[in-house]
Amino acid sequence: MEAVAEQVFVALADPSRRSILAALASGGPATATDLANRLPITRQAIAKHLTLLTDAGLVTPEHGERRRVRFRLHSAPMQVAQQFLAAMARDWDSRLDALKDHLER
Amino acid sequence: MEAVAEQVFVALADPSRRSILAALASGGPATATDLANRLPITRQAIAKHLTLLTDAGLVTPEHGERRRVRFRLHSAPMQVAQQFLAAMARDWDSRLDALKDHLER
DNA sequence: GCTTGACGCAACCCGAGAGTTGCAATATGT
DNA sequence: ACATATTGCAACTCTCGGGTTGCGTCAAGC
Repeated sequence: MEAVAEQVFVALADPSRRSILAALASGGPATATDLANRLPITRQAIAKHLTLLTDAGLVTPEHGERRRVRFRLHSAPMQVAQQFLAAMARDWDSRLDALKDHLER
Repeated sequence: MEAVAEQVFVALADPSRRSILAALASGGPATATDLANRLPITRQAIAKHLTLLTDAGLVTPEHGERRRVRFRLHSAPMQVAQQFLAAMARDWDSRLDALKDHLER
Protein backbone atom coordinates (compact mmCIF):
# COMPACT_ATOMS: atom_id res chain seq x y z
CA MET A 1 0.00 0.00 0.00
CA GLU A 2 2.77 2.39 0.87
CA ALA A 3 4.55 1.44 -2.34
CA VAL A 4 1.46 2.31 -4.38
CA ALA A 5 1.10 5.63 -2.58
CA GLU A 6 4.74 6.47 -3.23
CA GLN A 7 4.35 5.75 -6.94
CA VAL A 8 1.29 7.99 -7.04
CA PHE A 9 3.17 10.81 -5.32
CA VAL A 10 6.08 10.47 -7.72
CA ALA A 11 3.67 10.43 -10.65
CA LEU A 12 1.74 13.51 -9.52
CA ALA A 13 4.90 15.44 -8.62
CA ASP A 14 5.68 16.11 -12.29
CA PRO A 15 3.71 18.85 -14.10
CA SER A 16 3.92 17.11 -17.49
CA ARG A 17 2.41 13.98 -15.99
CA ARG A 18 -0.39 16.01 -14.41
CA SER A 19 -1.04 17.59 -17.82
CA ILE A 20 -1.27 14.14 -19.38
CA LEU A 21 -3.71 12.98 -16.71
CA ALA A 22 -5.74 16.17 -17.11
CA ALA A 23 -5.89 15.66 -20.87
CA LEU A 24 -7.06 12.08 -20.38
CA ALA A 25 -9.64 13.24 -17.85
CA SER A 26 -11.08 15.96 -20.08
CA GLY A 27 -10.83 14.19 -23.43
CA GLY A 28 -11.28 10.55 -22.50
CA PRO A 29 -8.95 7.67 -23.41
CA ALA A 30 -6.33 8.60 -26.00
CA THR A 31 -3.12 7.37 -27.58
CA ALA A 32 0.37 8.77 -27.13
CA THR A 33 0.24 10.56 -30.47
CA ASP A 34 -3.13 12.10 -29.64
CA LEU A 35 -1.66 13.48 -26.43
CA ALA A 36 1.41 14.67 -28.31
CA ASN A 37 -0.85 16.78 -30.55
CA ARG A 38 -2.50 18.42 -27.55
CA LEU A 39 0.56 18.91 -25.34
CA PRO A 40 3.77 20.84 -26.06
CA ILE A 41 6.05 17.80 -25.70
CA THR A 42 7.13 14.97 -27.96
CA ARG A 43 5.38 11.63 -28.36
CA GLN A 44 8.37 9.75 -26.99
CA ALA A 45 8.44 11.85 -23.84
CA ILE A 46 4.73 11.19 -23.41
CA ALA A 47 5.34 7.49 -23.97
CA LYS A 48 7.90 7.46 -21.16
CA HIS A 49 5.45 9.17 -18.83
CA LEU A 50 2.75 6.71 -19.84
CA THR A 51 4.92 3.73 -18.93
CA LEU A 52 5.57 5.28 -15.53
CA LEU A 53 1.86 5.98 -15.08
CA THR A 54 1.11 2.41 -16.13
CA ASP A 55 3.54 1.08 -13.54
CA ALA A 56 1.81 3.24 -10.95
CA GLY A 57 -1.55 1.78 -12.04
CA LEU A 58 -2.99 5.20 -12.81
CA VAL A 59 -3.43 4.28 -16.46
CA THR A 60 -4.11 1.05 -18.34
CA PRO A 61 -3.16 0.42 -21.98
CA GLU A 62 -5.82 -0.97 -24.31
CA HIS A 63 -4.59 -2.49 -27.57
CA GLY A 64 -7.05 -1.58 -30.29
CA GLU A 65 -7.24 -1.84 -34.04
CA ARG A 66 -4.57 -0.65 -36.45
CA ARG A 67 -1.80 -1.12 -33.88
CA ARG A 68 -3.19 1.76 -31.83
CA VAL A 69 -2.79 1.71 -28.05
CA ARG A 70 -5.25 3.80 -26.11
CA PHE A 71 -4.68 4.67 -22.47
CA ARG A 72 -7.53 4.84 -19.98
CA LEU A 73 -7.54 6.42 -16.54
CA HIS A 74 -7.75 4.28 -13.42
CA SER A 75 -8.60 5.98 -10.14
CA ALA A 76 -7.99 3.10 -7.73
CA PRO A 77 -4.36 3.95 -6.90
CA MET A 78 -5.32 7.55 -6.19
CA GLN A 79 -7.86 6.37 -3.65
CA VAL A 80 -5.16 4.23 -2.06
CA ALA A 81 -2.88 7.27 -1.87
CA GLN A 82 -5.74 9.26 -0.40
CA GLN A 83 -6.23 6.67 2.32
CA PHE A 84 -2.50 6.75 2.95
CA LEU A 85 -2.54 10.53 3.36
CA ALA A 86 -5.50 10.31 5.70
CA ALA A 87 -3.78 7.70 7.85
CA MET A 88 -0.58 9.76 7.95
CA ALA A 89 -2.38 12.97 8.95
CA ARG A 90 -4.37 11.04 11.57
CA ASP A 91 -1.14 9.64 12.97
CA TRP A 92 0.43 13.07 13.22
CA ASP A 93 -2.60 14.61 14.88
CA SER A 94 -2.90 11.74 17.34
CA ARG A 95 0.69 12.33 18.36
CA LEU A 96 -0.05 16.01 18.85
CA ASP A 97 -3.07 15.18 20.96
CA ALA A 98 -1.03 12.74 23.04
CA LEU A 99 1.57 15.41 23.63
CA LYS A 100 -1.10 17.94 24.54
CA ASP A 101 -2.65 15.47 26.98
CA HIS A 102 0.73 14.83 28.49
CA LEU A 103 1.35 18.55 28.99
CA GLU A 104 -2.08 19.09 30.49
CA ARG A 105 -1.63 16.28 32.92
CA MET B 1 -5.04 24.73 -3.40
CA GLU B 2 -3.55 22.90 -6.35
CA ALA B 3 -0.22 24.58 -5.62
CA VAL B 4 -0.26 23.29 -2.05
CA ALA B 5 -1.14 19.78 -3.23
CA GLU B 6 1.69 19.85 -5.75
CA GLN B 7 4.19 20.87 -3.07
CA VAL B 8 2.96 18.04 -0.86
CA PHE B 9 3.35 15.53 -3.70
CA VAL B 10 6.86 16.76 -4.45
CA ALA B 11 7.73 16.58 -0.76
CA LEU B 12 6.38 13.05 -0.29
CA ALA B 13 7.96 11.80 -3.52
CA ASP B 14 11.43 11.74 -1.95
CA PRO B 15 12.32 8.84 0.38
CA SER B 16 14.69 10.94 2.50
CA ARG B 17 11.96 13.47 3.11
CA ARG B 18 9.54 10.71 4.08
CA SER B 19 12.15 9.39 6.52
CA ILE B 20 12.46 12.84 8.06
CA LEU B 21 8.70 13.12 8.43
CA ALA B 22 8.52 9.63 9.90
CA ALA B 23 11.25 10.48 12.40
CA LEU B 24 9.39 13.64 13.41
CA ALA B 25 6.16 11.68 13.72
CA SER B 26 7.64 8.96 15.91
CA GLY B 27 10.02 11.06 17.98
CA GLY B 28 8.22 14.39 18.18
CA PRO B 29 9.68 17.80 17.25
CA ALA B 30 13.43 17.77 16.69
CA THR B 31 16.30 19.86 15.32
CA ALA B 32 18.30 19.22 12.19
CA THR B 33 21.24 17.82 14.16
CA ASP B 34 18.93 15.48 16.08
CA LEU B 35 17.60 14.13 12.81
CA ALA B 36 21.13 13.88 11.43
CA ASN B 37 22.00 11.57 14.33
CA ARG B 38 19.07 9.29 13.57
CA LEU B 39 19.24 9.26 9.78
CA PRO B 40 22.09 8.17 7.50
CA ILE B 41 22.49 11.57 5.85
CA THR B 42 24.28 14.81 6.72
CA ARG B 43 22.83 17.66 8.73
CA GLN B 44 23.10 20.04 5.77
CA ALA B 45 21.15 17.70 3.53
CA ILE B 46 18.49 17.46 6.22
CA ALA B 47 18.46 21.24 6.52
CA LYS B 48 17.75 21.57 2.80
CA HIS B 49 14.89 19.11 3.05
CA LEU B 50 13.54 20.98 6.05
CA THR B 51 13.44 24.27 4.14
CA LEU B 52 11.53 22.54 1.35
CA LEU B 53 9.15 20.98 3.88
CA THR B 54 8.73 24.38 5.51
CA ASP B 55 7.85 25.95 2.15
CA ALA B 56 5.31 23.19 1.67
CA GLY B 57 3.84 23.97 5.09
CA LEU B 58 4.35 20.43 6.33
CA VAL B 59 6.73 21.60 9.03
CA THR B 60 7.12 24.78 11.08
CA PRO B 61 10.38 26.00 12.67
CA GLU B 62 10.31 26.99 16.32
CA HIS B 63 13.20 29.11 17.56
CA GLY B 64 14.07 27.96 21.06
CA GLU B 65 16.81 28.53 23.56
CA ARG B 66 20.50 28.18 22.88
CA ARG B 67 20.08 29.03 19.20
CA ARG B 68 18.32 25.72 18.64
CA VAL B 69 15.60 25.46 16.00
CA ARG B 70 13.11 22.67 16.47
CA PHE B 71 10.79 21.58 13.66
CA ARG B 72 7.23 20.51 14.33
CA LEU B 73 4.88 18.62 12.03
CA HIS B 74 1.84 20.31 10.51
CA SER B 75 -0.84 18.12 8.97
CA ALA B 76 -3.00 20.78 7.31
CA PRO B 77 -1.33 20.69 3.86
CA MET B 78 -1.65 16.90 3.79
CA GLN B 79 -5.38 17.21 4.33
CA VAL B 80 -5.52 19.71 1.48
CA ALA B 81 -3.66 17.25 -0.74
CA GLN B 82 -6.06 14.54 0.36
CA GLN B 83 -9.03 16.66 -0.65
CA PHE B 84 -7.31 17.32 -3.97
CA LEU B 85 -6.86 13.60 -4.59
CA ALA B 86 -10.47 12.93 -3.67
CA ALA B 87 -11.71 15.61 -6.08
CA MET B 88 -9.47 14.29 -8.85
CA ALA B 89 -10.63 10.69 -8.41
CA ARG B 90 -14.24 11.82 -8.26
CA ASP B 91 -13.74 13.76 -11.49
CA TRP B 92 -12.29 10.73 -13.25
CA ASP B 93 -15.03 8.41 -12.06
CA SER B 94 -17.76 10.86 -13.03
CA ARG B 95 -16.33 10.96 -16.53
CA LEU B 96 -16.37 7.17 -16.62
CA ASP B 97 -19.96 7.14 -15.48
CA ALA B 98 -20.92 9.73 -18.08
CA LEU B 99 -19.31 7.62 -20.78
CA LYS B 100 -21.08 4.52 -19.51
CA ASP B 101 -24.41 6.34 -19.55
CA HIS B 102 -23.73 7.53 -23.07
CA LEU B 103 -22.99 4.00 -24.24
CA GLU B 104 -26.08 2.60 -22.55
CA ARG B 105 -28.33 5.18 -24.16
C1' DG C 1 4.04 -2.98 -54.18
C1' DC C 2 4.58 1.40 -52.21
C1' DT C 3 3.53 4.96 -49.40
C1' DT C 4 1.72 6.65 -45.03
C1' DG C 5 1.01 6.88 -40.25
C1' DA C 6 1.85 5.08 -35.66
C1' DC C 7 4.47 2.57 -32.25
C1' DG C 8 8.89 0.94 -29.88
C1' DC C 9 13.65 1.15 -28.88
C1' DA C 10 18.24 3.22 -28.25
C1' DA C 11 21.44 6.87 -27.78
C1' DC C 12 22.29 11.31 -26.40
C1' DC C 13 21.87 16.14 -23.99
C1' DC C 14 21.20 18.80 -20.10
C1' DG C 15 19.48 20.89 -16.10
C1' DA C 16 17.85 20.08 -11.46
C1' DG C 17 18.26 18.25 -7.10
C1' DA C 18 20.22 15.20 -3.50
C1' DG C 19 24.35 14.94 -0.96
C1' DT C 20 28.90 16.22 0.72
C1' DT C 21 32.75 19.11 2.40
C1' DG C 22 34.33 23.35 4.28
C1' DC C 23 34.01 27.50 6.76
C1' DA C 24 32.23 31.52 9.34
C1' DA C 25 29.27 33.12 13.09
C1' DT C 26 27.23 32.70 17.40
C1' DA C 27 26.10 31.19 21.83
C1' DT C 28 26.96 28.23 25.99
C1' DG C 29 29.90 26.15 29.67
C1' DT C 30 34.11 26.08 32.38
C1' DA D 1 39.38 33.85 27.79
C1' DC D 2 38.85 29.55 25.57
C1' DA D 3 36.92 25.27 24.08
C1' DT D 4 32.68 23.19 22.49
C1' DA D 5 28.56 22.76 20.05
C1' DT D 6 25.12 24.21 16.85
C1' DT D 7 23.41 26.73 13.04
C1' DG D 8 23.65 29.01 8.30
C1' DC D 9 25.74 29.82 3.94
C1' DA D 10 28.46 28.71 -0.22
C1' DA D 11 30.76 25.85 -3.53
C1' DC D 12 31.27 21.52 -5.52
C1' DT D 13 30.23 16.67 -7.29
C1' DC D 14 27.33 13.47 -9.37
C1' DT D 15 23.50 10.88 -10.36
C1' DC D 16 18.88 10.83 -12.28
C1' DG D 17 15.07 12.05 -14.87
C1' DG D 18 12.71 14.83 -18.43
C1' DG D 19 13.21 15.77 -23.26
C1' DT D 20 14.81 15.32 -27.97
C1' DT D 21 16.50 13.16 -32.27
C1' DG D 22 16.95 9.24 -35.11
C1' DC D 23 15.90 4.85 -36.81
C1' DG D 24 13.63 0.29 -37.51
C1' DT D 25 9.21 -1.95 -37.76
C1' DC D 26 4.59 -3.02 -38.57
C1' DA D 27 -0.19 -2.46 -40.06
C1' DA D 28 -3.56 -0.18 -43.25
C1' DG D 29 -4.96 2.28 -47.68
C1' DC D 30 -4.37 3.31 -52.47
